[in-house]
Amino acid sequence: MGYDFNSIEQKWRAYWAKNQTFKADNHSEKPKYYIMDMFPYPSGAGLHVGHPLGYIASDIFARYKRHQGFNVLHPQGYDSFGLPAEQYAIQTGQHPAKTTQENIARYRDQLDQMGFSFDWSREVRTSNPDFYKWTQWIFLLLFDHYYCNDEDKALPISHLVLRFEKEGNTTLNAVCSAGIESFSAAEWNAFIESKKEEILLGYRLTYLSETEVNWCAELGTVLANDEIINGVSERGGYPVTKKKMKQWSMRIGAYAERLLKGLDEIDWPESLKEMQRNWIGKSIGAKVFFQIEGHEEKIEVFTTRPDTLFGVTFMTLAPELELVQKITHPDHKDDVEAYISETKQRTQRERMADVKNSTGVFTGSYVIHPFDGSRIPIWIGDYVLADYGTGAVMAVPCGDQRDYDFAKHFDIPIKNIFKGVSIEKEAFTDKENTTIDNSDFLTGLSYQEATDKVIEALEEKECGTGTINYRLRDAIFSRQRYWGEPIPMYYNEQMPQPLTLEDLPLELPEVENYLPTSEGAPPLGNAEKWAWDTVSKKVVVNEKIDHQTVYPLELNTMPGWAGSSWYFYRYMDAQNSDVFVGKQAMEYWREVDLYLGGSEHATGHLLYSRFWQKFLFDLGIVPVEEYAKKLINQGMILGTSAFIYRKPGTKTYVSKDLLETEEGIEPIRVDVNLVNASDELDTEGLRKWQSQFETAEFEMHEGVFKVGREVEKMSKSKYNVVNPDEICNQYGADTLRMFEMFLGPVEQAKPWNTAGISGVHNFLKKYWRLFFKDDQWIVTEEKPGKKELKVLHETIKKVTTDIENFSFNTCVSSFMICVNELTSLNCHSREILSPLTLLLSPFAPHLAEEIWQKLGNTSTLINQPYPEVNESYLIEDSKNYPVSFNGKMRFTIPLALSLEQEEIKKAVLDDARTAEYLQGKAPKKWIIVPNKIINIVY
RNA sequence: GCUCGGAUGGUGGAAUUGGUAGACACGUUGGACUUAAAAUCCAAUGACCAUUGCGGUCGUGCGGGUUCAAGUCCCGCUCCGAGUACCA
Repeated sequence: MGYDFNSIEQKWRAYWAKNQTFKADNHSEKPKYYIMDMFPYPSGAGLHVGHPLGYIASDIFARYKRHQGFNVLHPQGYDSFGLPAEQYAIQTGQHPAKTTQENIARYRDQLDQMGFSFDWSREVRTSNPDFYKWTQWIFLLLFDHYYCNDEDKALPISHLVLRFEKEGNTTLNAVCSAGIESFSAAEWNAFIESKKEEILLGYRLTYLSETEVNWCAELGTVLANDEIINGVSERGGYPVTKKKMKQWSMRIGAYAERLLKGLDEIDWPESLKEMQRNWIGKSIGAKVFFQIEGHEEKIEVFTTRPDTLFGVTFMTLAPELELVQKITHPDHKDDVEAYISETKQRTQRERMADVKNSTGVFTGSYVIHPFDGSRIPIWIGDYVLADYGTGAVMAVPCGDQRDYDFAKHFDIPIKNIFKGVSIEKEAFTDKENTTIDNSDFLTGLSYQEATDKVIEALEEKECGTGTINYRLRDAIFSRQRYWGEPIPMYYNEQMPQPLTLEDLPLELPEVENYLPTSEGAPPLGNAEKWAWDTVSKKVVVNEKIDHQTVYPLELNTMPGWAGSSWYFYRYMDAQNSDVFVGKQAMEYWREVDLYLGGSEHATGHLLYSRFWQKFLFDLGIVPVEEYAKKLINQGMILGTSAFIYRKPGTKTYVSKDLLETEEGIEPIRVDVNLVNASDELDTEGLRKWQSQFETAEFEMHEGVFKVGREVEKMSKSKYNVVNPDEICNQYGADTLRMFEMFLGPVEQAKPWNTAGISGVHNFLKKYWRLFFKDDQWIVTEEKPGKKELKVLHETIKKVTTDIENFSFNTCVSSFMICVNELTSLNCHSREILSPLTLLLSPFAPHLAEEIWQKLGNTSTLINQPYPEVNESYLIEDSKNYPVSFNGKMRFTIPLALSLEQEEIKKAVLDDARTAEYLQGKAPKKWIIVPNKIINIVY
């Protein structure tokens, strides 16, 4: 019979489910530990072996922490709003909720199969109204707050109103949209209500504005910057163009500095923090105002090199800038307009593809240099981006390569302001080795001195100021989709009005059709009369509208990242219908201690969630400013695709061994499940797999047909998916768990290779044989010897430090060594095997639990105290010291550890081999590293 | 282009942070047990030379350097991966 993993695993899964073994309590004397995985999107394809990698690692750690005496919160849920279910609905008419429900059921089955210790009583689903009620609530809070720079936190809009009534906005230091004019208290009080609301909207942390957005016509929706890869949509790879639309945005820019600073306080991977730093993109420089000749307006530019102010030979404005219309000289109007409409036609992709070529046009106008009074021509060019900085640059061709290329292309003069540097071929951009020349009062200064001096001068003349700019842009929050959280807003005379917490959740309306309406409104527009009655405080669907009190609701929904920006709090108190999280639960759990997930979320979810956290912290709703103390990125498990090679125009396929040149040969992907561990293809299976292969001819090599291999992302369309269910059936969940850990470091990407699994499976069988021989229980009550105890305690020590360091691959190795040694020592002592079982339980929980019970324990081992290392068993009394001469290892010599250095020297000198190497020379120097090495320099 | 990671046997990967490189596994080869197979166990396995001697030489992407001692530290390259990109 031996190790019957199937029945063991079934038994314990059922036991854990029945007894709710992993339910975490919100009240406990024990210290808490909150460990969480990034929750999955339940896709229709189910899980492949790559998905559970992180869950296995976190589960091992969670189980380990329980043994360490912690009250562990280890929840799981589903990020269940998303595009695939909606697209399936468009194709088939099946409601996304139904698709999602079915997919979740399949995910749950698969997850359960692997023996995860999740507390399912806390499961969350972002698409459930009792969950998204609180997502909507946070949206309302954002709408009701603005960001005060003086207090450096979010404050209620009501404070702002009071302030406007008293002193207008002239003394206010708050984050707001561009183009808000200043007004006095008297002016404010005289504004009509709608004007006031419009102004307030410019301060709210979530606000409605006419924005230029990334529009994807194929998907019928707006995309965020991080949803676009190389100018095409991340999903589907469709072209993306710019389009102006009224959109909800999140003022994440208000938190740029705090998001940056917060990174220093959290234990996240350095590479991921670096990605966030780059994404936030802080740059220090100056704003400079240039007076336009013959106009009231000034052009405001941002520059990181104010020291090069005397090298300016032209200005460049982004073509989208409204100012362009005003200042264009009549003689150049046609050129400018032609250029603007031309740039509008170009997609983002085309624009990026042609980075090398400078395009632009002269406006016919000039600005005046603030210091030397010279006339500087104003150009427009699409290398200047409208939404970064001020959308205008002062072009210094001698110090910036793009300005240089532009100047060369249009024959604009280039002025050299750097001492001893040639700018014949390219711009000089090395600011560290700069001496400014030819620049009036800046001549002779270094970059830093000149920068300080020019900012001082600019401020004095009131035509500039030192400033900081961020690349981070406000996040667009509207999606023209059905399957997302409805935005809890209705419209009165074009102005958005919020619902209140009591009105929530605002549930999705039923629609017949999930596509945008024929008028181009989002899919929610398909609902008949989806509107809000302000009197009954209810959604009005399909009823007569009383125009006095009923207003249309917002038709856009929230993006995918809304629910995931706060879900970790809901786990703390998932069933609470009264509040977001109960006070007691919040105080007890506070924050996530360890968060596991992929680095692909670095500039999306992991940034947005930090932003919401800081906002909720400002309001006193959450107790900490960073929600995840420590984060680990697990690497992806990749697939190994299999290829066969077809001779062009035939049905003949050639074995990899016979393939001499790939020229003219068509590689075709085949299902990896038709290939064995030696890369041999099951040709009969292939014929049955797809009709195109039914009549295929195979050119074998020595009787076998071999495939080519390539490592790629695991995906259904590449036929390289390995299913965890099958691995579990064949080898058991415990083997799968240990094998995924054994594959390599958790953080690293690595290809799946089923062939290696036998090593781990054999280990578990060997472990089983420590307890059973021919189905007979062979554990003895004998006292273990010194050797056995040493093996055990070495293993405890090694495994414990490796778990703490998240080095699970070496843990598995340590277990293997331990079991091999115990086997060769023929050790079956309870005193050794009992703690070893405990040690193994996080990795192979089903097997460990079974053995634990067989050992006569009545309670499960989930909360059993972790075995401690007894160092005294590890101390040796002698050791083989390697002896080397001038660093070259020659021989080893056994010595007692208690020897002093002088005694060691003597023992080594007494050895005949030493004499041979020294040959009469006296040692010049001894290097004796305790417990390690003896090196004699001669 | 910029930023951050990597590069160790046929393969996945170890190496106490400067101290016997290649742990542990896969694979391969040979052997034991079997009528046979499966399963299990044992041995060998970086390369080259010597293998009736227990040994020697070279070896962590490449070229230098520091050190008694370098996979590990320093300088200069090459290649691969990830992120980002007219960011002024």
